[in-house]
Amino acid sequence: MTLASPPRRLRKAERRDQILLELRLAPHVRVAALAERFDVTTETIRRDIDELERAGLLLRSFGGASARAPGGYRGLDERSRERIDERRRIAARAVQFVPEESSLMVDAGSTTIEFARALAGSGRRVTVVTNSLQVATILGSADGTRVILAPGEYRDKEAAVLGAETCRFLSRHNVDACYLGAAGLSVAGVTESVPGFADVKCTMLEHATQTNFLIDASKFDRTHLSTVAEAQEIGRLFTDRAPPEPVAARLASFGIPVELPSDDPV
Amino acid sequence: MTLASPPRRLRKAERRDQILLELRLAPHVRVAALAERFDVTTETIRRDIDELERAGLLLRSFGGASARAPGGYRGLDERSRERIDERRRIAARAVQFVPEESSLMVDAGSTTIEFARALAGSGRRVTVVTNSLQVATILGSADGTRVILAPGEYRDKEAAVLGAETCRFLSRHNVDACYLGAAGLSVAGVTESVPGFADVKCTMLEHATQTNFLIDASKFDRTHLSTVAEAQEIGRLFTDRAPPEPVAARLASFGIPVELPSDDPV
DNA sequence: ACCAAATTGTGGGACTTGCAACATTACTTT
DNA sequence: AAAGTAATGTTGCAAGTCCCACAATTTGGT
Repeated sequence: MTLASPPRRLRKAERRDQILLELRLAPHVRVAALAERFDVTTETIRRDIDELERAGLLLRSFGGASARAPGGYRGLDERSRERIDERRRIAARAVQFVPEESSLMVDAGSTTIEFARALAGSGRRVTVVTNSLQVATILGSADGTRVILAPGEYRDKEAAVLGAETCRFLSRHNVDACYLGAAGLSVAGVTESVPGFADVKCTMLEHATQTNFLIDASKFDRTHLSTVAEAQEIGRLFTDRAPPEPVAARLASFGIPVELPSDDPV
Repeated sequence: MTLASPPRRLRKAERRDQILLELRLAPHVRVAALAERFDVTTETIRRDIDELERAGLLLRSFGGASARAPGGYRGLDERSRERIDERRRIAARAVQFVPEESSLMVDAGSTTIEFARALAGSGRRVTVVTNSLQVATILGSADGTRVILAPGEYRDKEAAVLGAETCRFLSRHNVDACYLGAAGLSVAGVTESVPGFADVKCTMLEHATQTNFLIDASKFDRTHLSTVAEAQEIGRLFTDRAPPEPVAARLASFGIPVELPSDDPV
């Protein structure tokens, strides 16, 4: 043989792509349905799914396959599951601060997705401006909620848009409050690793009367490339644990309220 | 009795909520796993899932249930009986007309979703402007494809945005070609039932050099509320069967090319 | 406490899926 | 063209699932 590199058969790769494409629209596909669609045996589909699962591109289930958690969380499934519980409690707390008939901006992120879910479940009638496709679809299915999606360059990894068009659009809107996530909270303030998303957050901050951050404890003492907001620019912080000392003191010096989850079970 | 209101059993509702909660974390849950977790029979879980599906809160699948797909997208199973084959062949034909390095506008609809799917599979490097979240997510996963999402009011049913903002944004862009679906094609031209979507299509038409329509034969001789384009405004028509006589003659009189699927099986 | 209705459990037959070993076909390489 | 390898199809069986009808249980109202 020439090399250890395995030659690729077109058919197989094509099928594989189509399966993944289908899973972008539907959360679950059945082996039998795929077999019928491609006119191959269920065994072939099973082998495809096996392979794709080994590559970490989907999840097997009895009789079919399901999409990985869409958009944001790429981390280990177990870990993000644990965090979700904390995020949900943070989100539940934050929703209590959202008045009826108010207008919000919500950015993209795993915590803000939980916020969107909690908000959708609360039944509040609000108008939400967002750059996150997931936030839009979640809140879009809630009755009485108006969702305005921002334009921009689509980023597949986060299922969100960003860029100059995004910021320009957001600049033309003004809302009562914004609810933002972040990758890091430290004495340097709120920071973000992807500059494009930092720009979006900054723009939202500038056009919201109240500025809320939803940041779980795993982000404490982490500083990333782009600064979103310095400590004094934080309007209110929703988190699941009191920040560590250098940060807590700095927040307190500016009189920034820190809201922890209520003790009520969900 | 006090009222005709049916009394609610706590147990059942609680289980139901837990199932939906679980479905937020994982895209798919199994009947057997749920039965074990709640210590009930699989039959009970099955009945719960049946009920939840009737309420439109989740989708059944063999052996379990999966989260509801956004945008009213129907999975392979239910879709397989419909005109999906025709749409796919139309889409495959249309993709052959897309040159490398070109810029496109694509609107929302079941046929244009298939077009996006075929385009993503073709590996062409293109820039796509769209108001459809599904088109964006499909093409966003394709290497070398740049996706620009338009802003606007989010419509959950179609998983797309529309409105004045959408059209204003589209008006600021100019592309080589647009690929549009439609609800009807008759002697009145191309028509659409939802005015908001008709506006979006019109705007795309105005800002594209080439104007392509993807319309399957089931839309022939159907006229809806809003006119998108009169016959002479159609640049090229992709369909799966020759249009019926009054329409065909009118198209021919303007010299409009009608492309049918190639005979090659995909 | 009683009754009626709703909920849940049980069992069996039909169907679907998963798995593995083996046969067949398709594609590459020399 | 022949050989070799990857991909796919076939078959049989074990296990899982679905659905139905009916029984047992729980719940809510009087």
